[in-house]
Amino acid sequence: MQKIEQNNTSGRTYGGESAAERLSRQRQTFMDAGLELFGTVGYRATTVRTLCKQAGLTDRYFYKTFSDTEDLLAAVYTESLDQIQAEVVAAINTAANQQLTAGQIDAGLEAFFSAFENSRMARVCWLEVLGVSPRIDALYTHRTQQFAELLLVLGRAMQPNWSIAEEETRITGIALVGAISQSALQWLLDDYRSPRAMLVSANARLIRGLINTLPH
Amino acid sequence: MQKIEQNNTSGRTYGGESAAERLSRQRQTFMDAGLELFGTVGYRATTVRTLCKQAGLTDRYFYKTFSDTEDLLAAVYTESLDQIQAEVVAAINTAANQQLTAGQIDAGLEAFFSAFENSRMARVCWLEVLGVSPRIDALYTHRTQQFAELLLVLGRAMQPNWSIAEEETRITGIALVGAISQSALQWLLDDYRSPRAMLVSANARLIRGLINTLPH
DNA sequence: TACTTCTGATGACACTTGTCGTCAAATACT
DNA sequence: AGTATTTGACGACAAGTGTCATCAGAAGTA
Repeated sequence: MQKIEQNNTSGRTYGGESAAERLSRQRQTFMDAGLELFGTVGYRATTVRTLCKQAGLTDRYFYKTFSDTEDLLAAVYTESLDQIQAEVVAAINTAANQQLTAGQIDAGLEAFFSAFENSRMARVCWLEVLGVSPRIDALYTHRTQQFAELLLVLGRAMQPNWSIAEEETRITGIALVGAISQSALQWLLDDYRSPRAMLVSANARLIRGLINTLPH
Repeated sequence: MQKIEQNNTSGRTYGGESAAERLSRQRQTFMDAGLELFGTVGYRATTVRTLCKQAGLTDRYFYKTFSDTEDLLAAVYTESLDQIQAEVVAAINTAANQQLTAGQIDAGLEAFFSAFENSRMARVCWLEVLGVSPRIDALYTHRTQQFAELLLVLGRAMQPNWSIAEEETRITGIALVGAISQSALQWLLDDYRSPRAMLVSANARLIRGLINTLPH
């Protein structure tokens, strides 16, 4: 009986790290390797072997934390988006003090495009994540809608008499996310040729235009 | 010597078809099979074997026309977009007679979303085509920009005093394509739950808003 | 009718991938 | 020091894939 418990939850310190520390370091190492490989050679060209080589660990540790390369992809994607979303929100909140609307929009977009100057993240979030499996598709849908909602909360705060029907509002938010994403994606595929400010102003114009269609 | 020529360009009629007819029928059969499989089980799950089974032909004929499954994907994608783009342009031109701007926008969007009620096409054009290879990425970029240009030609026709700088205009067009695409994609991933008219009006509002940011 | 081309089926090959097992060396605990 | 656990390296296995060769029979042609 004790033997079984030891087998399951042994957890000895090794190399100066506790079991939990080791596990979390390995996880992070694989996450880094995943972002690197998914973001360069791409998801479909990434195998467990190349991941392990990149991480400097063996497959045993990979399977200890992740069930699949797909599992790792989901984790990398989720973490990247979490990080970016946080940066955007922070930028908007910071700008909230200085000016009401235009400044916030610009600040949010600025933060967004800044974050995606990391080409690996951009690749993972818009290229690699699509069409992998129903599970990942669902995750993508969910995150897109979540981002759209964030935009709409901001929009409604800026324009109190928001007169669009509920469902059309939802779609509008998604469309906005699409506009921003697509410009960033083409920016990436075009090797970041245009200056960032131009992306910001093109998308800011779109948003201002939308808000102006409302009665004010 | 004659033997070699015969080997290369034999071209005998068989089953009532000339060589060219056979070849083009086979090509079309594989295109149909590709749209079906890429649009349902997805590109990465589609193999030469399953394609041949679906097409009712053998691999020899596949390799006679296509070098790769990737090659077939590019062909299916290109043909789908050609078709859809033609439908959109036709709808806009038809509507041009009755009313000036708003009607054209609605008609174009209506045609666009109608075409993408074909879920296979939608899947291929926005999910399967991304992140496959640099070649396909380039093709995607090219087609997106082409679509953006089409939008801009229309926009400039509608609003003669177009006062946005050249490069920002390009980006704006791409953003618009993204808005429209993303709403359609989420529509697909959401099993076409919303009525089509709602997608049309949400995107039409965005476009009208944009045009209104120009001096008039 | 003889001959050539086309077709479909089948099998084979080399290769990659996910996944698991083994084994000796390193490390920690008692 | 002795024992148990952790680690990295290596190999092995089945499954799936792209690709090609073969071969008997069908369909034209002279």
